[in-house]
Amino acid sequence: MSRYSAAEIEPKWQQAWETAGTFTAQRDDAKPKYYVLEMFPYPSGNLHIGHVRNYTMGDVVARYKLSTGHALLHPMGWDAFGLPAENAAMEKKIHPGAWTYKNIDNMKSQFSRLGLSLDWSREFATCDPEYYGQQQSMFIDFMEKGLVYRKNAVVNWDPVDMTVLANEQVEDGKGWRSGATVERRELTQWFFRISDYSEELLGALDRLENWPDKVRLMQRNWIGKSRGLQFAFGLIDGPTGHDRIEVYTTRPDTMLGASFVGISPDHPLARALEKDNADLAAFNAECRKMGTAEEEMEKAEKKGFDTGLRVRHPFDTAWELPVYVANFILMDYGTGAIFGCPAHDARDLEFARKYDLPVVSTYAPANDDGTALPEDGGEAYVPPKTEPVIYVRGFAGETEQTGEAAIDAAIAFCEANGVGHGVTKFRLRDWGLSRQRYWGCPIPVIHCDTCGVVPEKKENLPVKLPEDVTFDRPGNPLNWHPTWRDVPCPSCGKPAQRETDTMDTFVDSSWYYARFTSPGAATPTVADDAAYWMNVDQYIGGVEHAILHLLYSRFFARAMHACGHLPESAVEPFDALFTQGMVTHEIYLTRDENGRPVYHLPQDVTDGKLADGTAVEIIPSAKMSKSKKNVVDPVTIIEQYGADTARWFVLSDSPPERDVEWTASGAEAASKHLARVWRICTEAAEAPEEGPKGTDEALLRETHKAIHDVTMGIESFGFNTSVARLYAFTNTLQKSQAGRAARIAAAKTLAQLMSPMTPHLAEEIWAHLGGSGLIANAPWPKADQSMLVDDEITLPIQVNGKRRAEITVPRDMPKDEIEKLVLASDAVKRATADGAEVRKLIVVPGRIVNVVL
RNA sequence: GCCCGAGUGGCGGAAUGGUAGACGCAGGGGAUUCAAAAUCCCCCGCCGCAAGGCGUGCCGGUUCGAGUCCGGCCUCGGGUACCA
Repeated sequence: MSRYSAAEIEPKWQQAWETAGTFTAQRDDAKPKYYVLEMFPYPSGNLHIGHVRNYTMGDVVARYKLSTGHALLHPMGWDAFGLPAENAAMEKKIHPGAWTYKNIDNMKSQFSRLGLSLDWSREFATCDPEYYGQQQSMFIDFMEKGLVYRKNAVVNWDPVDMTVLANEQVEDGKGWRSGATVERRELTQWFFRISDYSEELLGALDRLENWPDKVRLMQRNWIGKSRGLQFAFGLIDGPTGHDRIEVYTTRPDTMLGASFVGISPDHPLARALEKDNADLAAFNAECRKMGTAEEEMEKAEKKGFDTGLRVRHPFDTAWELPVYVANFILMDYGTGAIFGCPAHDARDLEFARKYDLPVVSTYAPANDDGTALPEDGGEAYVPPKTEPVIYVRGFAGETEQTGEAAIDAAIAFCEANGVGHGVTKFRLRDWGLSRQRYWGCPIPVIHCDTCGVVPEKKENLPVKLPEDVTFDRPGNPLNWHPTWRDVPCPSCGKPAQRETDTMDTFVDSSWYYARFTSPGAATPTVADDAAYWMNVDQYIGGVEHAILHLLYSRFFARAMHACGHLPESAVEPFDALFTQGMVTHEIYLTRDENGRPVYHLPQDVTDGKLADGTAVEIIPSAKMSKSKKNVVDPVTIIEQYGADTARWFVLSDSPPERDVEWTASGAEAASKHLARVWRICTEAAEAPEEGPKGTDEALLRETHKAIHDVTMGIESFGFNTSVARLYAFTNTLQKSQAGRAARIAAAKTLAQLMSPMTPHLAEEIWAHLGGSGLIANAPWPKADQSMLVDDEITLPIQVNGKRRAEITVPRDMPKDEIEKLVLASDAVKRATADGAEVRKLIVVPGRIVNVVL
């Protein structure tokens, strides 16, 4: 074959790997194991280019680790429960399961064309009853360990569709389908006690050295450990049963700056008061119309309602403060009540100015720079807690001290004087896992009038979702299925009802990595296999999962360990994490008659217009998402150029951790380059027996430098720099005059170095040049350190930090000789021609020389 | 709002505090060809005839030396607990 034809060679090598079982995971105690995992995809129907990027990166790591002598586990599955399937069911009258499995089929065939080193024998979907049945079994174990409980929590309620909405389904406070104003509604829901592990999950972050710092920082902030004071304000003439308001504050040092007390509209006191106060009831009702999203809450205009009640300041019973119900205080946080200190909190200041409440600084900058104080119309003064400030209204500790010291002193003072006590709190809340939806893992419990909440017997698992459901009305079909709910109580046998809530899909994705170690087993995991394969050595996925998915997985692994499903060593399931950037794209939309957006696929938009000539609005690049339709289809690229080109293309140019804006140009260039590599490598076999003197040696040195650089790039996730280095090495090989044997050797090494990225082309070159066996199994080349250093180096000469010249010297030339050469150089002579003196001469060996005048 | 990132030629980007722009794309010029495709060679940050000057989002600082470190901003992206 003279021309490189992806269409011919790619299926051939994919078949060869499959026949040889190259990527079938095999335990081998003689080898170190390596478990590489990319976050499994939601089966939306089509691979998009972001998937190609993600899975190609994982594949590079996997193939590289296989070549370096590891027993490899590289599995794939499907995160298959979730909302889009139910939306499809409503829109297209297709069962969510049928839709999902059809999508899986389609995506799997797209996957197979990419030539990924996946062990498909371990594949599963989270919607397989075999998988979710094991999940139900663990849920029951968690119940027994006290890791699960029920409590009331608020949801977004669509009063027209009579259904619960996801935050994403609420647009500007309205239900996305009905357009009705969304209300908050309380439901009894299931929770995991993740907050019991707050301290543990926080502390263990320090040991995750191979995780990105930014992810650890985000998790640390999310868990949000704080030390503060919990104390009570005495309530004057409150309703029966309400004589005090408990508040929690992280800034007890500002207690003398208190200006009001705020309580949540859902606070028991607010609920008690609204019974006799129609205006307050109306205000609270208005607050409850807000969605449940934190973002919405924080951005909304701060509003309060003066209850007319007063509380006494604990330091001075003559000092009274007003009590407001405020829309920005959540019942779920702390005690559902705060004291406002407007001088040192932007939100409280906004509130105080709106309701004309006092603003009193408790501390001021140590160095008065003339900035207006909050009481004089300035901004709230909120310096870092580590910065010393002057306490103008302090009551504990030094006059000048840091916030940290003042907080400690304030807590000690308050405790000594019987005003509350110091408490450590966490921002992390328990994990609400109930979903009022069909397409999820059923929660395996039964509600019995006599016995209460009873877990299903394990021998009856899985509790399967009924197939015969329809989606012609909104809400959860499990609620109105004629027979599914009705079961005898597992405990007393009397008629009872199944729980109709299903589990959050984050539960499904919190343990799939463990299931991959023994996917067919009759228990969630098998101790032996889990011990061998866990942990995931390299986990790869989008940074958008930095908090929730990764934190939930860390909790789940601990809970599984508590129930004997994972060894202690696997409580941190991901040894190393890499968060790749997203592939972004512009969003195209038009508006319907109600002004609501209608999104369009990139392939339907040409020059800013639809086929019928309608102009589209263009929103700048954002994360590709199915709902916004800004997705790019990689199949057309594979069909036109082949998988290797698609793979090469997504690895080139952009650094893996950075977002990349997809543009169609460039695939052509990648394709040309691969054809060129093929040509250069095959031509090596036709080179003259011997080249000019020294050319073999020179090529060998370049080969070893390439091995070193490309390997470093792969190991540090610098795939784009590895690719750049491979371009350079290809150029070197092309220009080399070396003899046949040397060129063949270099070409084979080039093929090996490219094999994790363009595996089909690499196999073809390897076979053509007489390599033995599959290149996938060939041991990774090793760089000879002695080949990496040159005898001569070039040193730039700077004058006052600006480069003026350079000199080439032997690598080991002593410093004083370099100095002599530099001082004698034309550049320095020119610079000192006006009589300037050399004040300093800095020689950084092997790096640079700086002449300071 | 709050938390976390990112910002370098026309474009994607490279650069342990040490020659800013490697490598590639696009563009320009040339070779080959009857012509084209394919391929190969050369040029390519900005201003300037040149000498030289200016340049890594903006302002300031540390340093012999800053894209890189520190402080303050701006813009864009992610997360914000029911999208996955």
